[in-house]
Amino acid sequence: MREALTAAATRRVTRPAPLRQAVYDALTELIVNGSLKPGQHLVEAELAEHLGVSRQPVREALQRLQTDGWVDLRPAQGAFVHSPTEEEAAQLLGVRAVLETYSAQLAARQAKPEDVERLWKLHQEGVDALAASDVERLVAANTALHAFITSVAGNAVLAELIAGVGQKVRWYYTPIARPRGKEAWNEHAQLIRAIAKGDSERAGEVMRKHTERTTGFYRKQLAAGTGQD
Amino acid sequence: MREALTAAATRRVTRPAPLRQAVYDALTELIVNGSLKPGQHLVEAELAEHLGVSRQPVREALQRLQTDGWVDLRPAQGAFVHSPTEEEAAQLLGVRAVLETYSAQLAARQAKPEDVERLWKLHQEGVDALAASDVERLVAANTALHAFITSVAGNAVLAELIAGVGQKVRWYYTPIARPRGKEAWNEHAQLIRAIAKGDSERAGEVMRKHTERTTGFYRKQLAAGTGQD
DNA sequence: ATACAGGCTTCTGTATACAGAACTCAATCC
DNA sequence: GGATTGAGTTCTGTATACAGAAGCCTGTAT
Repeated sequence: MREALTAAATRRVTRPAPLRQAVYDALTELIVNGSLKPGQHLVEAELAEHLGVSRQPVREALQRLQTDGWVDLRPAQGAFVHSPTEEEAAQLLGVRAVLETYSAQLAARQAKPEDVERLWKLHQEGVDALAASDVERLVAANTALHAFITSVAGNAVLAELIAGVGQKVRWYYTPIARPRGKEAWNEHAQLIRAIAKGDSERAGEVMRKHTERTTGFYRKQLAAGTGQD
Repeated sequence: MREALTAAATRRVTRPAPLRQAVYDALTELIVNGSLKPGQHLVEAELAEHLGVSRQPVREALQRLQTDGWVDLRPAQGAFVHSPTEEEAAQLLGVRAVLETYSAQLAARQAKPEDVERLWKLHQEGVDALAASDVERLVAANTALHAFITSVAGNAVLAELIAGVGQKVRWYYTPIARPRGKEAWNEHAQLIRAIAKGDSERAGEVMRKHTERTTGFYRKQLAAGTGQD
């Protein structure tokens, strides 16, 4: 009976779910979707009342938001939504390129046949979204594909860094840039083929070129000042 | 008079210095130097009393320690000093190699003559420490050299990631590994020459080989189980 | 009219208080 | 004798209370 129970109840029935986590998620969401604008002063008491909790969990969430780079915590003044400079955005793109390249190299070494199969499925989803001109689905498919490659790479430290950098890149560029189109997904296909062959070097090279093109694509739109509307 | 004042008082006379920061520094120090052992349960009240503050700043410091990977915060149980696995250590080394390589490439592109001069000074310090067989000075010189290269690279995002990863690598390997000797500093010299010439590609390649050799060096000592005594 | 000074308000930083969950250990029942 | 269940204890998670600093506004003096 004991074995049966452990097999069935691998996870606790209820997860306590600390409030600070919920607050953290809520605030990142508000920052990413633009409800909280860069530079805005976040007053603890206001947030607390708005979210229906006390100041304590709000403070803890703000602490973490600072170390993750979403807000700046000025001593004795409080939290301000971080204002990314163009320079910082460029630096983020550079770092992301390096990390994604490494991720692709590792993935090519580690990928099992079922992983490759899954990659092609994700790729197809992206192509479909592209055909349907569904921007939201397209962005989601792109994120999912890159995230899966990272998970195949099997380096948790790397995965965490990529996740953090990637989210900030999206935060900064989503309001001003449309996603790349057909050529990006052709590059994805090349990448998957290299991974399938286990060709680490080529996978890295393809990913490097891919992220560099994406970087250039973003920069061009930023310079042109063309929003997505 | 006003300009004179603004020029003189660019910085506030007294910085409030939040307690949480002091607590954070104290705890990282205790973790890195081994006073707090991996897996150990950190009780908020104990730490608070020991440091002479209330639980609140301690909690805030623990939150940040978690996001920085020094402790694990189990819900409803509290903080435990993180126990790095061998796998995680290997992943850290891999990521560090990639980041340092990128750092060297950027540094080669950005370095000004006075930067190169400074690099040679730091190199000399390392060579001196090596000649004096002063392990502590040697480690410090190595850290200083790499840190300065990163600062020359001029990418703040990158610098922050390298700092975080590097500190954890040192935490994990310092107790079990001696620093590398003469050959490491010869490699440093090659690296500085490449940076001085502005040869980004070569600088990256030298750094990649350098970090890979360091990685192998650590792994060997780990496998042999030979401590530093 | 303008510049400075003083008080007032607001918000952060820190401390304390209380409720609930998890672990411990002992007593009880099979 | 061994497993189990229950009370007791400890610690976290959350809320509230209080002190001090920073900014703002007003009043006054030049």
